[in-house]
Amino acid sequence: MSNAPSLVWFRLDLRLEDNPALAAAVQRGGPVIPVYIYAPGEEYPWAPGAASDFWLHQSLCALSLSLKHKRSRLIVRHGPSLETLQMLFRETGADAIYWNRRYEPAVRRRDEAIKTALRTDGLCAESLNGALLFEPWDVLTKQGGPYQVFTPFWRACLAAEEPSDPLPTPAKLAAPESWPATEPIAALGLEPAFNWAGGIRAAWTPGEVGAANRLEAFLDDAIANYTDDRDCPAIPGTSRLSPHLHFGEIGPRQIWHAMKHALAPNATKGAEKFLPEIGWREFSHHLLYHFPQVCDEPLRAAFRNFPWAEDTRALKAWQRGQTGYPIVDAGMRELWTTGWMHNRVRMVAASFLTKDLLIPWDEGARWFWDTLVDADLANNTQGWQWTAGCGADAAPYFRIFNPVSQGEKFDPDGAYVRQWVPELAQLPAKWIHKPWDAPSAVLKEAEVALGRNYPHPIVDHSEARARALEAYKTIKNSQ
DNA sequence: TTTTGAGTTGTTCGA
DNA sequence: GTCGAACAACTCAAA
Repeated sequence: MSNAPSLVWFRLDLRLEDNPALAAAVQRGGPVIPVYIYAPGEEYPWAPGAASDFWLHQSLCALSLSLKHKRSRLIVRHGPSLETLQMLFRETGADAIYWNRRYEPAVRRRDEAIKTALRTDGLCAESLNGALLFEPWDVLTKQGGPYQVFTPFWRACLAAEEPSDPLPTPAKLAAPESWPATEPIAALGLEPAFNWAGGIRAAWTPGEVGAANRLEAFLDDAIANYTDDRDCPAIPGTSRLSPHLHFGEIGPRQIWHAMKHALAPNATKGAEKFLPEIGWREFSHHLLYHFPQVCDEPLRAAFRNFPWAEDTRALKAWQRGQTGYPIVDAGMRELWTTGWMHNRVRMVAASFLTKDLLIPWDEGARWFWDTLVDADLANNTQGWQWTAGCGADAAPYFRIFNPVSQGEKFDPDGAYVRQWVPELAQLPAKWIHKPWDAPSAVLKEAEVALGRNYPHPIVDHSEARARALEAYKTIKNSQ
């Protein structure tokens, strides 16, 4: 037991419950000083985007408030991280620091350097696992290497020792005799310069309480029908926990635990379907840890020579939801407005960019990085490479989503399109996913003038599909 | 070392 | 309208 204070360095673990770093500091016995250091440049070239910043601001406010309720505080500073921490050690007389691990390559390099430097200073510096059910180095093939296929990876996880139960929120956080200075959260400049984030604000409640409420709502309302509803973007049938998970407002152990104890009727079936989604998050982190180069280049080396197109106008049209394909445009506009897109539509929109338009997957990844509130380097990278077929899976070359049939299948009455593409709202369901085929009388009746208030399709899907198949043949030849 | 079976999420064509 | 087969070849993981 030490009476000197301990620092808890909050990063992507903005919660008090099931927070191993916080628990370790409490356990140590002395005063606890919670710290957040803003240093986005240290994550270059993947510093958080605008939507992430917006969320971070709200989440820091929420964390600060819950700490106040514990008669504690959140000490906020801006970077550089190491120098700031050393200064805090000097100011507070602390002799230990705890944080929860992150797995992004730049962050890992930084954290290792910080740990070494602080230990050289004679301090206790420990990192813990608050973000994953299974550490990337604990799940290995029989040969001792990393997995590159999801199914055997997840099987191995399920065969391993079950994740431990979540840690409780500490009952008490001992305050230091005097608090070090803090910057106001607003001084970090995370809030939008003008109010573009109203749609995000309306759609979400960042913070630990918001995360817990989302999980509860998912268990109460959606888990029982998860298997059927999760693919329909007009239905709130998915968990929508992704931004909360990214910022660590809730941890995977809490979700795992909740799924295992879900009581709603039919919850078991839904939970069985849902847990692999958490598994995909684990797998993405596993891949990013073992193959840190994937955020900037395809895992499959053959794709370095892929004949991508450069088409700024098409990229712009995609980003703005003006491709002329209603399901794609609806998704892109949902993203722009709310900072989030339904997963089914993410796949369709991503397939459209990489296959119909042949625009490089990393252009899409960059756009998502800036606009998603759940932008997460591991998940985003893995998702895009999976869609483009250049990632760690056996994506068949012929998997090219048809935006019309995907729309008709998963948004049969067009409710999703109507919500996000209001200029098509009056079209009958029969034509809403392919307005270019609608009789002119129908278009007129619905006040749709193609090329005037809604674009013609920027590419013809069947031609684009043929072109993509040709392009993907070059991969085969280059092996 | 070699072999074998399998690989999140699809589409289209033709019977 | 429905249904099953075809759509490359490759790589991974395990035996």
